[in-house]
Amino acid sequence: MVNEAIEQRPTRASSIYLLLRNEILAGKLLPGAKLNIRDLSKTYASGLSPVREALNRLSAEGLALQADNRGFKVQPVSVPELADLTQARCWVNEIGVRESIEKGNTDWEEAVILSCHRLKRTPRFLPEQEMIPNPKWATVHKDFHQSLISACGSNWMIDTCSRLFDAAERYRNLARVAGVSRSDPRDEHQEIMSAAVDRETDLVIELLNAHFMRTAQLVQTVVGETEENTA
Amino acid sequence: MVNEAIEQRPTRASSIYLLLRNEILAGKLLPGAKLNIRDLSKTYASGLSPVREALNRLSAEGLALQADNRGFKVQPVSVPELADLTQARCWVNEIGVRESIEKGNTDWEEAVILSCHRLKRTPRFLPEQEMIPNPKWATVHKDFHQSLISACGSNWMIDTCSRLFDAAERYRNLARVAGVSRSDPRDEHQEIMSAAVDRETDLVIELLNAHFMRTAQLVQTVVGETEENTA
DNA sequence: CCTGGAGAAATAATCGATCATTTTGACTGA
DNA sequence: TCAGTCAAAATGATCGATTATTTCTCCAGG
Repeated sequence: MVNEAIEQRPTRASSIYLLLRNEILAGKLLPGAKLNIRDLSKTYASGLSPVREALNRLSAEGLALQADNRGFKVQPVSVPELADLTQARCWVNEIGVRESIEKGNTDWEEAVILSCHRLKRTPRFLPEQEMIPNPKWATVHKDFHQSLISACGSNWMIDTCSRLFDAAERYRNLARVAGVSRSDPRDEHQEIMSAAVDRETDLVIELLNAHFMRTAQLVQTVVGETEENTA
Repeated sequence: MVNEAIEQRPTRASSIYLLLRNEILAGKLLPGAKLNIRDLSKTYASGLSPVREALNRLSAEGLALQADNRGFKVQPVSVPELADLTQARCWVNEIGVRESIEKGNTDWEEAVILSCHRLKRTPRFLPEQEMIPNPKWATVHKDFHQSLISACGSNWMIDTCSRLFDAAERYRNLARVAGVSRSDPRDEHQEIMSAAVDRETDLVIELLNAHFMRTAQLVQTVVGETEENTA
């Protein structure tokens, strides 16, 4: 067999899952919006089954909500949940960072520096259209945050942070779609990176918590409105 | 409309999901075992779709593993992952308990006491057959552990602990199925409860970590063997 | 004896028809 | 006007046939 590098063609269900996931995280599909199976299957030019499988995965993941015999909708948002989520992020990332600083070797340091560099030089919006966010930025932004905790020594911990990050990213994007955006957080990331490689544990945690909370504060004002369309 | 309390009949997919979930957590379906869709649909007397939807949920949840075009199998286990998981449990529960002790009112205290009482008086095995574990025990055991962190103030945190608990429970049950079982942890739970209502933060955490690690230690010896059948 | 490959069998994924449930909307009588 | 009722329409869930892919089996050539 020569086909070692044969790329596994993803199933329709997997493709649709990824597309829907992106739409939800990007805030294009609004919280509470009905996810009509027939409509979606037309949109994605597929049968019903792959769409249903994708939706089942999304609701197991918490990005959609299923009510038996009543179909699926996009997971609603709320101000209390945002606070709840932010709190959890602060707590869990604190441990991850603390342990990473304690255990991380130079590979870890370099990963942090590298991902911060990539984040800094990736434009936040697409060059031509000023309002369309650069999808690369989302990736490198997450990579940076995950790099901070990557040496903590527990994949379960890393997965948990990843989940929390995604949930928070949806809130962030919903705020952006609604017109609220924060000043460039590039400097904050830079500061966090510096403190991390300098192993200034308490400082990193202080900066990181402030980073999370500042975003949450900003998003909060917008969520109240979005929340109403949720019923 | 008079039907306020109308009980939502679960869909086939949801029923099968719950049944499979229990089988996996109980260790009846072994790690790495193939989950053949036609076989399962015969077992549960249903069509293919509900089974596939159930499996999609389970793999999104991490209890099964999907490979596109190659179907599903039960999530494998490994000694490193058990260590990883135990570490995460210690860390996350520590925060949950710390915050609960700080913020919990008397309602919280009473919930802890009550769930510990229920745990104490629930027999671990069914009365007649000595070897079949009592499904009630699993429920009240989880309830007790969740009660400890229930006042932490973040549902995301509580969900995270719940996930971690379930993953650990599978390891525990796999060990039991393989013949390894630990001495009655009833006393440990009692101690933890006492320390919690006495607000002895550091002691609770010490006892809880020891509780998690003792179980992991025991399970570890068995997992190595199960691990091999995983390929 | 081993390797590779063609074809057969098994299994997974998808489709669209069908069945079940919920939602909508028009109608009725207080 | 407003519940309440019932049928129609819309939507969700399920089924089994069909299609796509992988896995198995057996045989030829080295």
